[in-house]
Amino acid sequence: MGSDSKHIITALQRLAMFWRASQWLVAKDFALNPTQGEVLTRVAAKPERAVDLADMLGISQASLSDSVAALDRKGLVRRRRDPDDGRARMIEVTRAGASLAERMPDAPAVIQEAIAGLAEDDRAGLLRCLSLIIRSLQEAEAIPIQRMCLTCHYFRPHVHTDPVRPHHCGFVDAAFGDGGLRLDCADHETATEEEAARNRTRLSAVG
Amino acid sequence: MGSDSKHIITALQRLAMFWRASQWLVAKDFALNPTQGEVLTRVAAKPERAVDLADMLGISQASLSDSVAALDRKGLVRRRRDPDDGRARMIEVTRAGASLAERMPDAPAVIQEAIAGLAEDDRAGLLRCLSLIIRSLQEAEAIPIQRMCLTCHYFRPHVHTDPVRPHHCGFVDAAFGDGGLRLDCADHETATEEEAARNRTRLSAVG
DNA sequence: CTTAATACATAGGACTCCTATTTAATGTGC
DNA sequence: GCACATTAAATAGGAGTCCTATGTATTAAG
Repeated sequence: MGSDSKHIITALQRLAMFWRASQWLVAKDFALNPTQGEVLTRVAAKPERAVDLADMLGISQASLSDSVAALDRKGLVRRRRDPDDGRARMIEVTRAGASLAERMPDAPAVIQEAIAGLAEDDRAGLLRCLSLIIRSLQEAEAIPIQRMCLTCHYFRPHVHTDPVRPHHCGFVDAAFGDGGLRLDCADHETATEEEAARNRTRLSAVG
Repeated sequence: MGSDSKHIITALQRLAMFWRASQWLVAKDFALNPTQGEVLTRVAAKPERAVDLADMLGISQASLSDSVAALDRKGLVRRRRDPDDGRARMIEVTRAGASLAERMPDAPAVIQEAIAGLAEDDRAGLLRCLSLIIRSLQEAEAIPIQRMCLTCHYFRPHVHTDPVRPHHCGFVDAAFGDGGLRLDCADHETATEEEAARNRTRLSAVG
Protein backbone atom coordinates (compact mmCIF):
# COMPACT_ATOMS: atom_id res chain seq x y z
CA MET A 1 0.00 0.00 0.00
CA GLY A 2 2.60 2.53 1.05
CA SER A 3 0.35 4.55 3.32
CA ASP A 4 2.48 3.36 6.21
CA SER A 5 5.51 5.04 4.62
CA LYS A 6 4.13 8.35 5.71
CA HIS A 7 3.84 7.24 9.31
CA ILE A 8 7.34 5.84 9.27
CA ILE A 9 8.57 9.22 8.06
CA THR A 10 6.70 10.87 10.91
CA ALA A 11 8.23 8.48 13.40
CA LEU A 12 11.73 9.05 12.09
CA GLN A 13 11.16 12.77 12.21
CA ARG A 14 10.14 12.59 15.86
CA LEU A 15 13.13 10.46 16.68
CA ALA A 16 15.52 12.74 14.80
CA MET A 17 14.19 15.74 16.69
CA PHE A 18 14.48 13.96 20.00
CA TRP A 19 17.98 12.88 19.11
CA ARG A 20 19.14 16.40 18.39
CA ALA A 21 17.52 17.73 21.54
CA SER A 22 19.11 15.09 23.72
CA GLN A 23 22.47 15.70 22.10
CA TRP A 24 22.23 19.20 23.46
CA LEU A 25 21.55 17.86 26.93
CA VAL A 26 24.34 15.31 26.84
CA ALA A 27 26.88 17.67 25.35
CA LYS A 28 25.92 20.51 27.69
CA ASP A 29 27.06 18.47 30.67
CA PHE A 30 30.48 18.51 29.09
CA ALA A 31 30.38 22.17 28.03
CA LEU A 32 30.09 21.18 24.38
CA ASN A 33 27.37 21.34 21.77
CA PRO A 34 26.11 18.57 19.50
CA THR A 35 28.54 19.05 16.65
CA GLN A 36 31.52 19.36 18.92
CA GLY A 37 30.46 16.22 20.74
CA GLU A 38 30.09 14.35 17.48
CA VAL A 39 33.48 15.43 16.24
CA LEU A 40 35.12 14.57 19.53
CA THR A 41 33.73 11.03 19.71
CA ARG A 42 34.64 10.33 16.09
CA VAL A 43 38.15 11.63 16.51
CA ALA A 44 38.58 9.83 19.81
CA ALA A 45 37.86 6.56 18.03
CA LYS A 46 40.33 7.29 15.25
CA PRO A 47 42.12 10.42 14.00
CA GLU A 48 40.43 11.68 10.86
CA ARG A 49 41.03 14.19 8.11
CA ALA A 50 38.87 17.28 8.16
CA VAL A 51 37.12 16.55 4.85
CA ASP A 52 36.18 13.08 6.00
CA LEU A 53 34.73 14.42 9.22
CA ALA A 54 32.71 17.02 7.37
CA ASP A 55 31.44 14.29 5.07
CA MET A 56 30.46 12.03 7.96
CA LEU A 57 28.62 14.79 9.79
CA GLY A 58 27.00 16.11 6.64
CA ILE A 59 28.22 19.68 7.11
CA SER A 60 30.44 21.89 4.98
CA GLN A 61 34.17 21.83 5.34
CA ALA A 62 34.13 25.41 6.62
CA SER A 63 31.65 24.55 9.37
CA LEU A 64 33.73 21.59 10.39
CA SER A 65 36.76 23.84 10.56
CA ASP A 66 34.82 26.16 12.90
CA SER A 67 33.97 23.31 15.24
CA VAL A 68 37.47 21.91 15.26
CA ALA A 69 38.78 25.36 16.05
CA ALA A 70 36.36 25.56 18.98
CA LEU A 71 37.53 22.17 20.26
CA ASP A 72 41.11 23.24 19.76
CA ARG A 73 40.55 26.37 21.83
CA LYS A 74 39.22 24.14 24.59
CA GLY A 75 42.32 21.97 24.36
CA LEU A 76 40.39 18.82 23.44
CA VAL A 77 41.75 18.18 19.95
CA ARG A 78 44.91 18.95 18.04
CA ARG A 79 45.57 19.45 14.32
CA ARG A 80 48.59 17.73 12.89
CA ARG A 81 49.93 17.69 9.34
CA ASP A 82 49.16 14.52 7.45
CA PRO A 83 52.56 13.05 6.55
CA ASP A 84 51.13 11.61 3.32
CA ASP A 85 49.58 14.88 2.13
CA GLY A 86 50.86 18.26 3.16
CA ARG A 87 47.53 19.93 2.48
CA ALA A 88 45.56 17.73 4.84
CA ARG A 89 45.37 17.85 8.63
CA MET A 90 44.76 14.91 10.86
CA ILE A 91 42.43 15.85 13.70
CA GLU A 92 43.29 13.92 16.83
CA VAL A 93 42.28 14.06 20.48
CA THR A 94 44.49 15.37 23.24
CA ARG A 95 44.67 13.46 26.49
CA ALA A 96 41.97 15.73 27.94
CA GLY A 97 39.78 15.14 24.89
CA ALA A 98 40.19 11.39 25.11
CA SER A 99 39.18 11.22 28.75
CA LEU A 100 36.19 13.45 28.08
CA ALA A 101 35.10 11.34 25.10
CA GLU A 102 35.32 8.23 27.21
CA ARG A 103 32.81 9.59 29.68
CA MET A 104 30.28 10.68 27.04
CA PRO A 105 27.41 8.22 26.52
CA ASP A 106 26.66 6.96 22.98
CA ALA A 107 23.02 7.82 23.43
CA PRO A 108 20.74 9.05 26.17
CA ALA A 109 19.75 6.40 28.69
CA VAL A 110 16.05 6.65 27.81
CA ILE A 111 16.61 5.51 24.25
CA GLN A 112 18.89 2.70 25.32
CA GLU A 113 16.10 1.56 27.60
CA ALA A 114 13.48 1.97 24.89
CA ILE A 115 15.46 -0.27 22.58
CA ALA A 116 16.26 -2.77 25.30
CA GLY A 117 12.53 -2.95 26.00
CA LEU A 118 11.82 -4.40 22.56
CA ALA A 119 11.50 -8.13 22.07
CA GLU A 120 14.68 -9.71 20.72
CA ASP A 121 13.06 -10.59 17.40
CA ASP A 122 11.88 -7.03 17.02
CA ARG A 123 15.34 -5.66 17.66
CA ALA A 124 16.76 -7.97 15.01
CA GLY A 125 14.10 -6.96 12.50
CA LEU A 126 14.57 -3.30 13.32
CA LEU A 127 18.29 -3.55 12.77
CA ARG A 128 17.75 -5.27 9.44
CA CYS A 129 15.35 -2.57 8.24
CA LEU A 130 17.59 0.25 9.39
CA SER A 131 20.56 -1.39 7.67
CA LEU A 132 18.60 -1.60 4.43
CA ILE A 133 17.56 2.03 4.69
CA ILE A 134 21.11 3.16 5.35
CA ARG A 135 22.32 1.09 2.44
CA SER A 136 19.75 2.77 0.19
CA LEU A 137 20.98 6.15 1.30
CA GLN A 138 24.52 5.10 0.54
CA GLU A 139 23.53 3.92 -2.92
CA ALA A 140 21.87 7.25 -3.51
CA GLU A 141 25.14 8.85 -2.37
CA ALA A 142 23.28 10.72 0.31
CA ILE A 143 25.56 9.46 3.08
CA PRO A 144 29.12 8.15 3.00
CA ILE A 145 29.79 4.44 2.75
CA GLN A 146 30.16 2.58 6.01
CA ARG A 147 31.89 -0.69 6.70
CA MET A 148 28.67 -2.65 6.99
CA CYS A 149 27.69 -6.23 6.21
CA LEU A 150 25.67 -5.14 3.20
CA THR A 151 28.75 -3.82 1.43
CA CYS A 152 31.06 -6.59 2.61
CA HIS A 153 32.70 -9.17 0.42
CA TYR A 154 32.38 -11.78 3.16
CA PHE A 155 28.65 -11.36 3.76
CA ARG A 156 26.29 -14.04 2.46
CA PRO A 157 22.66 -13.41 3.41
CA HIS A 158 20.08 -16.19 3.65
CA VAL A 159 22.32 -19.14 2.85
CA HIS A 160 21.34 -21.29 5.84
CA THR A 161 18.00 -22.92 6.44
CA ASP A 162 18.02 -22.15 10.17
CA PRO A 163 15.56 -19.23 10.47
CA VAL A 164 17.38 -17.88 13.54
CA ARG A 165 20.82 -17.74 11.90
CA PRO A 166 20.23 -17.62 8.14
CA HIS A 167 23.25 -15.45 7.20
CA HIS A 168 26.91 -16.30 6.97
CA CYS A 169 30.10 -14.33 7.43
CA GLY A 170 32.91 -15.73 5.31
CA PHE A 171 35.56 -13.97 7.37
CA VAL A 172 34.81 -15.59 10.70
CA ASP A 173 33.14 -18.50 8.88
CA ALA A 174 30.06 -18.52 11.08
CA ALA A 175 26.29 -18.33 10.75
CA PHE A 176 24.41 -15.42 12.29
CA GLY A 177 21.00 -13.74 12.31
CA ASP A 178 19.59 -10.26 11.69
CA GLY A 179 20.63 -9.22 15.17
CA GLY A 180 24.25 -9.80 14.26
CA LEU A 181 24.31 -7.43 11.29
CA ARG A 182 27.16 -4.95 11.57
CA LEU A 183 27.28 -1.31 10.59
CA ASP A 184 30.94 -0.71 11.29
CA CYS A 185 32.87 -3.95 11.23
CA ALA A 186 36.63 -4.09 11.71
CA ASP A 187 36.90 -7.07 9.34
CA HIS A 188 35.00 -5.39 6.54
CA GLU A 189 36.28 -5.89 3.03
CA THR A 190 34.52 -3.85 0.38
CA ALA A 191 32.39 -5.91 -1.97
CA THR A 192 32.02 -5.30 -5.69
CA GLU A 193 28.96 -3.40 -6.79
CA GLU A 194 27.32 -6.57 -8.03
CA GLU A 195 27.94 -8.34 -4.74
CA ALA A 196 26.51 -5.42 -2.78
CA ALA A 197 23.44 -5.24 -4.99
CA ARG A 198 22.86 -8.97 -4.61
CA ASN A 199 23.32 -8.75 -0.84
CA ARG A 200 20.68 -6.10 -0.63
CA THR A 201 18.15 -7.96 -2.72
CA ARG A 202 18.62 -11.13 -0.75
CA LEU A 203 18.48 -9.51 2.67
CA SER A 204 15.47 -7.49 1.67
CA ALA A 205 13.36 -10.42 0.58
CA VAL A 206 11.61 -11.72 3.66
CA GLY A 207 12.39 -15.37 4.20
CA MET B 1 21.52 -10.80 23.99
CA GLY B 2 21.41 -7.04 23.62
CA SER B 3 24.60 -6.67 21.64
CA ASP B 4 22.41 -5.61 18.73
CA SER B 5 21.19 -2.62 20.77
CA LYS B 6 24.50 -0.97 20.18
CA HIS B 7 24.20 -1.37 16.43
CA ILE B 8 20.67 -0.04 16.46
CA ILE B 9 21.94 3.02 18.31
CA THR B 10 24.61 3.45 15.66
CA ALA B 11 22.04 3.15 12.91
CA LEU B 12 19.75 5.70 14.53
CA GLN B 13 22.67 8.02 15.02
CA ARG B 14 23.55 7.82 11.32
CA LEU B 15 19.95 8.44 10.35
CA ALA B 16 19.59 11.36 12.73
CA MET B 17 22.71 12.95 11.30
CA PHE B 18 21.51 12.40 7.76
CA TRP B 19 18.15 13.83 8.68
CA ARG B 20 19.59 17.02 10.08
CA ALA B 21 21.88 17.43 7.09
CA SER B 22 19.07 16.96 4.61
CA GLN B 23 16.90 19.37 6.53
CA TRP B 24 19.49 21.99 5.76
CA LEU B 25 19.33 21.13 2.07
CA VAL B 26 15.55 21.12 1.94
CA ALA B 27 15.14 24.28 3.95
CA LYS B 28 17.91 26.07 2.07
CA ASP B 29 15.90 25.87 -1.14
CA PHE B 30 13.28 27.91 0.63
CA ALA B 31 15.73 30.31 2.28
CA LEU B 32 15.05 28.80 5.69
CA ASN B 33 17.02 26.69 8.12
CA PRO B 34 15.95 23.45 9.80
CA THR B 35 14.30 24.94 12.85
CA GLN B 36 12.44 27.55 10.85
CA GLY B 37 11.25 24.87 8.47
CA GLU B 38 10.06 22.71 11.33
CA VAL B 39 8.17 25.56 12.95
CA LEU B 40 6.60 26.56 9.68
CA THR B 41 5.29 23.11 8.83
CA ARG B 42 3.90 22.61 12.34
CA VAL B 43 2.18 25.95 12.36
CA ALA B 44 0.88 25.47 8.84
CA ALA B 45 -0.88 22.32 10.01
CA LYS B 46 -2.40 24.06 13.02
CA PRO B 47 -1.71 27.33 14.89
CA GLU B 48 0.17 26.61 18.10
CA ARG B 49 1.21 28.39 21.24
CA ALA B 50 4.89 29.18 21.59
CA VAL B 51 5.48 26.92 24.61
CA ASP B 52 3.93 23.99 22.84
CA LEU B 53 6.11 24.52 19.79
CA ALA B 54 9.24 24.74 21.91
CA ASP B 55 8.19 21.54 23.63
CA MET B 56 7.59 19.72 20.34
CA LEU B 57 10.91 20.80 18.89
CA GLY B 58 12.80 20.14 22.10
CA ILE B 59 14.32 23.63 22.31
CA SER B 60 14.00 26.37 24.92
CA GLN B 61 11.22 28.89 24.78
CA ALA B 62 13.74 31.65 24.12
CA SER B 63 15.18 29.82 21.12
CA LEU B 64 11.72 29.24 19.75
CA SER B 65 11.00 32.93 20.15
CA ASP B 66 14.12 33.67 18.09
CA SER B 67 13.01 31.43 15.26
CA VAL B 68 9.48 32.77 15.25
CA ALA B 69 10.88 36.27 15.11
CA ALA B 70 12.98 35.27 12.10
CA LEU B 71 9.93 33.81 10.36
CA ASP B 72 7.95 36.90 11.25
CA ARG B 73 10.60 39.13 9.68
CA LYS B 74 10.26 37.07 6.51
CA GLY B 75 6.51 37.53 6.57
CA LEU B 76 5.78 33.80 6.85
CA VAL B 77 4.12 33.68 10.27
CA ARG B 78 2.16 36.03 12.48
CA ARG B 79 1.74 36.22 16.25
CA ARG B 80 -1.74 36.74 17.55
CA ARG B 81 -3.02 37.03 21.10
CA ASP B 82 -4.67 33.89 22.43
CA PRO B 83 -8.25 34.92 23.29
CA ASP B 84 -8.33 32.41 26.17
CA ASP B 85 -5.08 33.60 27.74
CA GLY B 86 -3.75 37.08 27.31
CA ARG B 87 -0.19 36.02 28.08
CA ALA B 88 0.00 33.45 25.31
CA ARG B 89 0.46 34.02 21.59
CA MET B 90 -0.89 31.81 18.87
CA ILE B 91 1.65 31.43 16.10
CA GLU B 92 -0.06 31.09 12.74
CA VAL B 93 1.00 31.13 9.11
CA THR B 94 0.42 34.00 6.74
CA ARG B 95 -0.79 33.28 3.23
CA ALA B 96 2.82 33.35 2.00
CA GLY B 97 3.86 30.97 4.78
CA ALA B 98 1.07 28.54 3.97
CA SER B 99 1.94 28.34 0.30
CA LEU B 100 5.59 27.87 1.13
CA ALA B 101 4.80 25.12 3.65
CA GLU B 102 2.70 23.35 1.07
CA ARG B 103 5.64 23.08 -1.29
CA MET B 104 8.06 21.77 1.31
CA PRO B 105 8.53 17.98 1.22
CA ASP B 106 8.02 15.98 4.44
CA ALA B 107 11.32 14.26 3.89
CA PRO B 108 14.01 14.10 1.24
CA ALA B 109 13.13 11.93 -1.74
CA VAL B 110 15.97 9.49 -1.07
CA ILE B 111 14.57 8.45 2.28
CA GLN B 112 11.07 8.12 0.89
CA GLU B 113 12.50 5.80 -1.72
CA ALA B 114 14.56 3.91 0.84
CA ILE B 115 11.43 3.20 2.87
CA ALA B 116 9.35 2.39 -0.18
CA GLY B 117 12.03 -0.12 -1.14
CA LEU B 118 11.37 -2.21 1.94
CA ALA B 119 9.07 -5.20 1.78
CA GLU B 120 5.58 -4.44 3.06
CA ASP B 121 5.97 -6.73 6.06
CA ASP B 122 9.20 -5.01 6.96
CA ARG B 123 7.59 -1.60 6.80
CA ALA B 124 4.83 -2.76 9.11
CA GLY B 125 7.31 -4.24 11.55
CA LEU B 126 9.46 -1.13 11.42
CA LEU B 127 6.51 1.09 12.16
CA ARG B 128 5.53 -1.08 15.10
CA CYS B 129 9.05 -0.94 16.58
CA LEU B 130 9.34 2.80 16.08
CA SER B 131 5.94 3.31 17.68
CA LEU B 132 7.03 1.31 20.70
CA ILE B 133 10.25 3.27 21.00
CA ILE B 134 8.42 6.57 20.76
CA ARG B 135 5.94 5.41 23.36
CA SER B 136 8.82 4.51 25.69
CA LEU B 137 10.26 7.98 25.25
CA GLN B 138 6.88 9.46 26.05
CA GLU B 139 6.58 7.37 29.18
CA ALA B 140 10.02 8.56 30.22
CA GLU B 141 8.73 12.11 29.58
CA ALA B 142 11.54 12.66 27.13
CA ILE B 143 9.20 13.75 24.34
CA PRO B 144 5.67 15.16 24.43
CA ILE B 145 2.66 12.87 24.08
CA GLN B 146 1.38 12.32 20.57
CA ARG B 147 -2.06 11.23 19.46
CA MET B 148 -0.94 7.72 18.65
CA CYS B 149 -2.67 4.35 18.75
CA LEU B 150 -0.66 3.27 21.76
CA THR B 151 -2.18 6.00 23.91
CA CYS B 152 -5.68 5.73 22.43
CA HIS B 153 -8.76 4.58 24.23
CA TYR B 154 -10.08 2.95 21.06
CA PHE B 155 -7.00 0.88 20.31
CA ARG B 156 -7.15 -2.87 20.98
CA PRO B 157 -3.95 -4.69 19.93
CA HIS B 158 -3.92 -8.37 19.05
CA VAL B 159 -7.58 -9.15 19.48
CA HIS B 160 -8.10 -10.86 16.12
CA THR B 161 -6.67 -14.17 15.02
CA ASP B 162 -5.91 -12.97 11.50
CA PRO B 163 -2.12 -12.45 11.54
CA VAL B 164 -2.35 -9.74 8.87
CA ARG B 165 -4.91 -7.62 10.73
CA PRO B 166 -4.65 -8.55 14.41
CA HIS B 167 -5.51 -5.12 15.89
CA HIS B 168 -8.80 -3.33 16.20
CA CYS B 169 -9.82 0.31 16.27
CA GLY B 170 -12.98 0.83 18.31
CA PHE B 171 -13.62 4.22 16.75
CA VAL B 172 -13.91 3.11 13.15
CA ASP B 173 -14.75 -0.42 14.34
CA ALA B 174 -12.33 -2.12 11.98
CA ALA B 175 -9.44 -4.56 12.08
CA PHE B 176 -5.99 -3.46 10.96
CA GLY B 177 -2.33 -4.53 11.03
CA ASP B 178 0.99 -3.08 12.14
CA GLY B 179 1.16 -1.04 8.96
CA GLY B 180 -1.97 0.83 10.00
CA LEU B 181 -0.62 2.07 13.32
CA ARG B 182 -1.06 5.82 13.64
CA LEU B 183 1.21 8.38 15.25
CA ASP B 184 -1.06 11.37 14.88
CA CYS B 185 -4.66 10.31 14.52
CA ALA B 186 -7.49 12.80 14.27
CA ASP B 187 -9.86 10.43 16.09
CA HIS B 188 -7.51 9.91 19.00
CA GLU B 189 -9.02 9.80 22.46
CA THR B 190 -6.55 9.65 25.31
CA ALA B 191 -6.51 6.35 27.12
CA THR B 192 -6.09 5.91 30.85
CA GLU B 193 -2.62 5.05 32.06
CA GLU B 194 -3.62 1.44 32.63
CA GLU B 195 -5.03 1.12 29.14
CA ALA B 196 -1.89 2.62 27.62
CA ALA B 197 0.36 0.31 29.63
CA ARG B 198 -1.69 -2.70 28.58
CA ASN B 199 -1.61 -1.60 24.95
CA ARG B 200 2.12 -1.40 25.03
CA THR B 201 2.60 -4.79 26.61
CA ARG B 202 0.28 -6.45 24.15
CA LEU B 203 1.69 -4.79 21.08
CA SER B 204 5.21 -5.51 22.20
CA ALA B 205 4.71 -9.24 22.64
CA VAL B 206 5.37 -10.81 19.29
CA GLY B 207 2.35 -12.79 18.17
C1' DC C 1 56.27 24.01 -15.51
C1' DT C 2 52.14 26.14 -15.93
C1' DT C 3 47.24 24.95 -14.90
C1' DA C 4 43.83 22.53 -12.26
C1' DA C 5 42.30 20.37 -8.51
C1' DT C 6 42.33 19.54 -3.60
C1' DA C 7 42.62 20.42 1.61
C1' DC C 8 42.11 23.84 4.93
C1' DA C 9 41.58 28.32 7.02
C1' DT C 10 39.39 32.66 7.37
C1' DA C 11 36.08 36.48 6.79
C1' DG C 12 31.48 38.14 6.95
C1' DG C 13 26.80 37.43 7.99
C1' DA C 14 22.37 35.37 9.47
C1' DC C 15 20.76 32.84 12.86
C1' DT C 16 20.44 29.12 16.67
C1' DC C 17 20.62 28.19 21.19
C1' DC C 18 21.68 28.97 25.68
C1' DT C 19 20.97 31.43 30.50
C1' DA C 20 19.29 35.09 32.74
C1' DT C 21 16.13 38.91 33.18
C1' DT C 22 12.03 41.79 32.18
C1' DT C 23 7.14 42.59 31.09
C1' DA C 24 2.55 41.16 31.01
C1' DA C 25 -1.39 38.40 32.33
C1' DT C 26 -3.37 34.97 35.28
C1' DG C 27 -4.30 32.54 39.18
C1' DT C 28 -4.41 31.91 44.81
C1' DG C 29 -4.89 32.68 49.61
C1' DC C 30 -6.35 35.62 52.99
C1' DG D 1 -9.95 42.94 46.52
C1' DC D 2 -5.01 42.84 47.04
C1' DA D 3 -0.28 41.13 47.64
C1' DC D 4 2.26 36.97 45.72
C1' DA D 5 3.52 33.52 43.40
C1' DT D 6 3.05 31.30 38.57
C1' DT D 7 3.01 31.22 33.84
C1' DA D 8 3.77 33.03 28.82
C1' DA D 9 6.64 35.64 25.96
C1' DA D 10 10.06 38.77 24.70
C1' DT D 11 14.62 40.57 25.13
C1' DA D 12 19.62 41.03 26.12
C1' DG D 13 24.10 39.15 25.88
C1' DG D 14 27.22 35.75 24.35
C1' DA D 15 29.24 31.53 22.30
C1' DG D 16 29.10 29.10 18.45
C1' DT D 17 26.96 26.78 14.03
C1' DC D 18 26.58 26.98 9.41
C1' DC D 19 26.52 29.05 5.18
C1' DT D 20 29.02 31.23 0.80
C1' DA D 21 33.01 33.13 -0.91
C1' DT D 22 37.73 33.80 -0.89
C1' DG D 23 42.59 33.12 0.17
C1' DT D 24 46.65 29.96 0.77
C1' DA D 25 49.24 26.13 0.59
C1' DT D 26 50.13 21.61 -1.61
C1' DT D 27 49.60 18.04 -4.93
C1' DA D 28 48.35 16.15 -9.46
C1' DA D 29 48.09 16.55 -14.63
C1' DG D 30 48.96 18.34 -19.06
